[in-house]
Amino acid sequence: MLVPEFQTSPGMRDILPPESARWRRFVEVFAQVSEAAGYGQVISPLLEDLGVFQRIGDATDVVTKEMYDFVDKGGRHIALRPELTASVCRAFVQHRPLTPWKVWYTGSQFRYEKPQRGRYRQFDQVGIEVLGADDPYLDVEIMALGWQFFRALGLSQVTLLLNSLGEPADRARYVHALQAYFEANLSSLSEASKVTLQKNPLRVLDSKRPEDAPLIAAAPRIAEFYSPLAAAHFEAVQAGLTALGIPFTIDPKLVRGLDYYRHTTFEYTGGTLESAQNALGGGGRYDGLVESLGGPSTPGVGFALGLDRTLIACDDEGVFAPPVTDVDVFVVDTTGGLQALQITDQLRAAGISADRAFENRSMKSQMKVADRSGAAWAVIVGSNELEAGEVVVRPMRTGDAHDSTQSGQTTILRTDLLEYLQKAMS
RNA sequence: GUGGUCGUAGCUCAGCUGGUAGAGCAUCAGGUUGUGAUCCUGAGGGUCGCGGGUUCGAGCCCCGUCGAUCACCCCA
Repeated sequence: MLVPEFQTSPGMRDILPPESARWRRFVEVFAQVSEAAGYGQVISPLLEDLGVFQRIGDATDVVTKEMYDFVDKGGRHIALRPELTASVCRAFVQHRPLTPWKVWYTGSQFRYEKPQRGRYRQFDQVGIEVLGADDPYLDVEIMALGWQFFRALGLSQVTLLLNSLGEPADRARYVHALQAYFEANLSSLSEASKVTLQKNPLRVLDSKRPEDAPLIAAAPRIAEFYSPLAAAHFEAVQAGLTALGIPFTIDPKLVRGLDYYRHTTFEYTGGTLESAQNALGGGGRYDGLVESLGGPSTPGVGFALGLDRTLIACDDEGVFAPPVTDVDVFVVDTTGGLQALQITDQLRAAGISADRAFENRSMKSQMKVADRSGAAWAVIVGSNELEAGEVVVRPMRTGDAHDSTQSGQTTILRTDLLEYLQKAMS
């Protein structure tokens, strides 16, 4: 095999047609669902000051080990965004829009991880955030929009996992208790989890090592630490979901990766296969993040979905196939190509999609390409037609589509072509 | 970052205990005089991821490296 000198960097890839059209459609559907709920798109830079992301927390690998950061020519220490919530909050603090600020976004993010299927160093997400309202029904609205989006894609096997981390003080007391619990049972904890325990006791709950399972199962539950306010918020969220008929599973072990979360946290998991990468997306409430970025105390809630993982789930369920991008008309020209050049240009200008072959290939060859193009009509120009000022219009998708006889096709004046096609296609 | 598996034509793969590579699909061209399926014929396309080593000789063995993938980790 000829080895290319250059290839994509690890964990980065090219999205080619028709998959690229599917990506675009994916974002379009998300935009529809979001904008129908009053959300507007925010487009923020790929790069931010490193500090913006450091506010996310220092107990997460996303910030401590996985950032693409560098010093630019002006001496600023900046980073490729590893996530978008912090950028949105930064934008909020910078521009101070009216609240509640309801936005949606899409874009690439970067994390220096070891790549795997459904986990890339450059990956895309869609997401929504709302800043400036702490109504538990807003949490529900957010989750419901995600749910609607999955339904719009055709996914039916998504599970909604739900938990609450309580208020910051609740969370702190729980972390403390958890730490005490694990430390009292340190001997039966895996080595890796001992390390995790030092950094972030909550994350020990996420360990998938079998030897940790019994200890985790018997660990204290966050629910025992809720303040009355936190308990009320969580109950309202559950009541809202129930009122909307959205099924959910409470998972007390659900602690999201980024440690700015308060109260509600949730995650959508794909129904097929229990892969390590089956989390399609997730989110929650982060009532402290805006403040930590220098803004006023502002509640926030949102979620993000991974494009790749969600599309993998679509593949598994056999839904949301790449859109068909067939052209309306294929122009076959055996007289050198100038006719095809003019006809395709004329048709396109009139809103009829049209394609053609190049390099003046044989009629048979051009007809094969026309067939493959999926065009409903072939417009054929040979020397006879050119001389007579005519074109042949041949339907490609009717009855015996591959009949090589010339029945069904019509010869018309070249000047009548546009009108003929417009009529035939309406 | 740690460990396992894998890496042969554009794609999916075959290649027995080592003897200088094959199939299907795809592509292209023909099958008489200007027309798409199928069918028939033919053609192009690979220094077997890359680099070393062992051997008279390696796609098959060994080492390294790069990449993909799976698990851990992390998370979307």
